[in-house]
Amino acid sequence: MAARIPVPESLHALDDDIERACHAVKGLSHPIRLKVLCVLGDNEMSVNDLAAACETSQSNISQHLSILRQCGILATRKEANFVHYRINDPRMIQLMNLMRDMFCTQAH
Amino acid sequence: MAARIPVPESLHALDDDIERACHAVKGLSHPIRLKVLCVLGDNEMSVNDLAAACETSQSNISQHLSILRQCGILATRKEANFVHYRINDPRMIQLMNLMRDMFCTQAH
DNA sequence: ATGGTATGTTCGAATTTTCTAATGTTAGAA
DNA sequence: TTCTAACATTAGAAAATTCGAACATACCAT
Repeated sequence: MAARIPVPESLHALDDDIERACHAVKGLSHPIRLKVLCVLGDNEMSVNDLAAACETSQSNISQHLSILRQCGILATRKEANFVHYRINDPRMIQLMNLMRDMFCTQAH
Repeated sequence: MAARIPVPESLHALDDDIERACHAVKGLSHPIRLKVLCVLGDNEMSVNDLAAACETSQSNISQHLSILRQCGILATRKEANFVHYRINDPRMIQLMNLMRDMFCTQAH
């Protein structure tokens, strides 16, 4: 067997960061949630509009939006009985742009 | 009810890209798999070393590495009875760097 | 107040993911 | 060949995710 080299402390310091990052990544790891971020871009949209754009039910989109909110990815603004969603963290938009470069065949 | 505006074709064109992106994102959405990419950086590592760094069993790390391979995130090089893993796509390293900026409290 | 529209929440079933334990396979060493 | 180390695969139980259906809430209009 190879010599058992202890894991350096500096790697353990990573674990909290990794948990945090993983929480956010899990927020993105569903086609509907990914599409929400794509259609949102840097605009605002109501729940019904997002449901239509993602072609799913109101209940379903609401549950996914709840997850994205909990991850701190989306923020909301209430106006009358509408709720407008937008991407909260500008770095998240940057991340979406990079992913667009990586995975989109053409510019959208 | 709000007027039902049909979903533009240009958004449907996104769906394939989204499926592809989602597949990759799911590859990242586990603490162990995220840590694999962190400790790998732009180096190569054997399965046993990765298991030690991630503090999990050989079987477990092997299954996670298999997922990362299937997503096209990792590539392998075989040498004797060792298998060395490395990050395949340079854009994935770029993405990890951005996530490091977003989620890490200090530089690692 | 009453009704309707927009949104959120809860529940339970179906599906997917994850882990451990056991078993295979490959290649070097003795 | 036989043994052992490195890695992969399989199976099944446990846990997490997802979705539709039903219900709850908030707000505006009449």
